[in-house]
Amino acid sequence: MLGTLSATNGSGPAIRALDPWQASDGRMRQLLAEEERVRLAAVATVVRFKKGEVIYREGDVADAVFNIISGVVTPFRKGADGAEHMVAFLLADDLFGLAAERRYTNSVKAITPVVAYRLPVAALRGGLLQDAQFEFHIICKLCQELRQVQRHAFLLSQRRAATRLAMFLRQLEQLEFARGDDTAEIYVPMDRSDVAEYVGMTLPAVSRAFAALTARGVIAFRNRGHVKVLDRAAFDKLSGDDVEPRSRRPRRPH
Amino acid sequence: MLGTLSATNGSGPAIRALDPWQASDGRMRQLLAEEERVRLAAVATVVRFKKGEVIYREGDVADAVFNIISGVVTPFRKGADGAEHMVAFLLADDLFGLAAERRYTNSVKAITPVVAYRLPVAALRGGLLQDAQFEFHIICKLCQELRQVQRHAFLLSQRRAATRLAMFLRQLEQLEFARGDDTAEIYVPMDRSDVAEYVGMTLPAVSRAFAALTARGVIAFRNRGHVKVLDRAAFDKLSGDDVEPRSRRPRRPH
DNA sequence: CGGCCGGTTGAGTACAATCAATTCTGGTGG
DNA sequence: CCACCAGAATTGATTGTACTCAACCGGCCG
Repeated sequence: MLGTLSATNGSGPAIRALDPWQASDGRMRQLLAEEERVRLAAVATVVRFKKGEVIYREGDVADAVFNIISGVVTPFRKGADGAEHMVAFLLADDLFGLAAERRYTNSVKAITPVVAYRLPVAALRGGLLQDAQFEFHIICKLCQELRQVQRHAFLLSQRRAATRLAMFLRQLEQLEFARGDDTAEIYVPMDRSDVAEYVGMTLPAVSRAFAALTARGVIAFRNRGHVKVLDRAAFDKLSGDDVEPRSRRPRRPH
Repeated sequence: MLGTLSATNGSGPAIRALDPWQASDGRMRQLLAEEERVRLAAVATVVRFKKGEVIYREGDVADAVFNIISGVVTPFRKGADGAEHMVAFLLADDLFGLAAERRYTNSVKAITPVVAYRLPVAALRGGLLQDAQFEFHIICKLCQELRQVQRHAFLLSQRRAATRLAMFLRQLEQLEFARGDDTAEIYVPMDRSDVAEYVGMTLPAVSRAFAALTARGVIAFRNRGHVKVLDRAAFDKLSGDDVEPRSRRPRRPH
């Protein structure tokens, strides 16, 4: 289930990602060797954050990178109109602390209780970033994040609300798969307003779009946070990662 | 000017980015040492693409990474409705060829004539990825790209067309600055439909929004592709990267 | 029991999408 | 040098979708 403990918990910082240039079954593997994790643990401290707590703010001096042990964390930015936009949802074995010019580029908050390793940048620069093997793993993870953000941007470029939500659900589903979790139903750990801020719509619009998908029999809610895909074909068509869009889907007569 | 040759042309592949954890003046520096560039040049071939040419397609086997020498390149994806969405605009000294599971994750095309280095992945894995210094530079560049894509996603989360365009122009402007080019006016090397696909609107909407900004005296066009910011305050407010949005901007009585 | 928070539903409006006509621009050949 | 053409860009009229504001529901906790 999303947001559970790291699969390889207890040994120290962990990173899971796909090797960009290695074919595999789509499951993310633990990249860090035991020895690397021990070395990282030596410079790391474990930190905890309450649900809703802001971990750092955009513009703060970036003196550390974080590695999530458990919980869900989201980077966010404030829009011109004051509305918050969520950049990503980060889970166990993910990294955060992206900086530019020695400043964090996003604010970050915990949307569940969070436990994480805190890795001072100074310590990393000191020695670990001389380790080619380790650095290669960081590169893999960054590529992973890059793809993730690109998918998010692609989602945001869609105009229909139902499409955005379907793509959002699909992302969650693929993430569960990549993490090796149960895929029978999709677990949505964040509340509606978090979803709204992620998919770039208002809360009522999210609600309506979910309702529409449910009414059309594409998905069904078991609980607040548990969705099941009923009509896989329709779902795939909406979320669009499939092939052959060659003919424009005819508009349904109102 | 955007799209010109690499500042350090001729020595081999080049990467420019900001070091995430180093304060600086905001100008991107050449990261690769002369020696690194020579080693890369040894495994690289120079390739050329015509304007509009597709360099590779999403899903192709990813056997190479590219480093732009000159021209503008854009990764793109096809939406559920067949519309293309542009993920980024890449210029000299940028990298492309992002992959997952040995497959490219985006299609890429040249929107101007392009010259680039082609670096076979096999060669990179063979030796260069054992070089910690080099890998650190790749990490810096990936962080840079990550920030860029996050900014793009943020742009796409905005609802007002004028805001999106202002943010888009601001990105171009900041890019020019970071590259050390003239900042007096903003150079827009892509046509309206490219802009539309990048900002997630239709071509007419882009046209109207530009017209609106012009009418309000915020910007002025000298040419097709040359914009000047006239009202910096209004421009900053729209593009929103500034502070204090504390009070909601009052709606103008229709 | 009552307030509160997260969520849904409803009516009206605003904004961009759409489809289509028209103008502008740059390039080409006479 | 100009007429012409084709593609790019603008403008216009209409429609649709999601935003806005607001009322309403249902569980949870005091």
